[in-house]
Amino acid sequence: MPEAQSPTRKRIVDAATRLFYAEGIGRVSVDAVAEKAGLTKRTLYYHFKSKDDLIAAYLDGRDQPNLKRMAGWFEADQGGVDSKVEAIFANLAVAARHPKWKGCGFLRTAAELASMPGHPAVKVGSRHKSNFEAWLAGALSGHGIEEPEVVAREIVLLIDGSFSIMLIHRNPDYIEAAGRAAATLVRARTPDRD
Amino acid sequence: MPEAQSPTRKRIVDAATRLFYAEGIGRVSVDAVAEKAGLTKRTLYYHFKSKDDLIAAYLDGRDQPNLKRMAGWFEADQGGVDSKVEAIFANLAVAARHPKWKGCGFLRTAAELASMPGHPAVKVGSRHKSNFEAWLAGALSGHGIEEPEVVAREIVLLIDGSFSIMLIHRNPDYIEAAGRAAATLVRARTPDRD
DNA sequence: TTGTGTATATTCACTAGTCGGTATACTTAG
DNA sequence: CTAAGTATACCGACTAGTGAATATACACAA
Repeated sequence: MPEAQSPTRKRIVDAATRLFYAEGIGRVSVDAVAEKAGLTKRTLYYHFKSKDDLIAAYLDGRDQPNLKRMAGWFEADQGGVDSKVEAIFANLAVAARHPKWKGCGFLRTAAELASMPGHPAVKVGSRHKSNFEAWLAGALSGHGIEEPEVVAREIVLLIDGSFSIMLIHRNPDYIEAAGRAAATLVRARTPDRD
Repeated sequence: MPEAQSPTRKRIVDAATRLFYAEGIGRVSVDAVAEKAGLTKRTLYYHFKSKDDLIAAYLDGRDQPNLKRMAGWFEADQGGVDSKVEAIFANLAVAARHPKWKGCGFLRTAAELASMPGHPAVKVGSRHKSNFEAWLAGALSGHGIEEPEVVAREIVLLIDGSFSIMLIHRNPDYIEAAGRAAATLVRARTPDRD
């Protein structure tokens, strides 16, 4: 029985993360992951019972880092809540300009697995996106927004729309347009206090 | 040299469309497409020089039908422009409840090809999405909206966000939330005329 | 200290099947 | 007779997953 915190397991997940994100889960073989991790495929299968298992572990490992990154951008901005929201998009647009940027790993994996809705990796993705939406709703409340859950969901839709459309057009202007739309929606739910 | 309008070619594209949309381009083999079309792989390769070529033809064939469908929903709604926009999302939500619905073929293909940004199929997808955005901007203008191109782009982001997030959560409520957000954004750019 | 048992961790070599693509030959219509 | 179109059969490369042997490390008894 392999250890859950084994350093070997971590090396495998690290290798899988790099390859799966760069090429997509369907274009990366288990052999390639094993080679990148510097061990044999049989060892990989000692630590993971299947490729599907490994894919789920890959996404699971991205949950917290992604959340922290987004939260960091929101909290670092010194403006009002509309500015804080727009800052998420501005930082996303910067990241999207990096040549290694390939969109959102959760969404791309879900797209590749569209014919297998119950796949464990899709469930991990669903949980991650729900976590983010819940965090955002919490972050919005306390800023005088009327229905923070509604606005959080609208922002989530704009973020994921940005991710998707970037893969088609490769034009970060769309992310900035989404940021302005998000700020508009925030203000639409913020009662004037004059 | 194969004919561009050959009925055999059409049969191949029809078979490819069904399989690629249902399973994703990476999970469908050329053999499977040939079998579904009722001919051999060699015949398929007489009409298409590669699988990549076939993928591009598949998406190219979806351009006009998709545009007409969206335009039909917009035009059929009898309300104001905000209601017409929301009608697109309402109809999308209905479609998304069908068990065979697997999201947007253009976006899913772009996600699968994220590591090959110049792929011909991605270009076809980019053109399609631009066509839709341009049509929408045109449809919005003449309804007293201040910057129809800006609003069209915001709506496009919400539509593609709906497609993506549906593949993760499989919950059409998100599409309806996107529709309400889109209507809000339309009204935010429609000056009061009282 | 030495020897033995045991659980964890790793390797090599392999299976059975699929992949995109093609060489060659046949059919059929003009 | 020719050329477009279709079929059979095949290629080498790659696929996920496995069987059997082995290396390593530590526990405990003599």
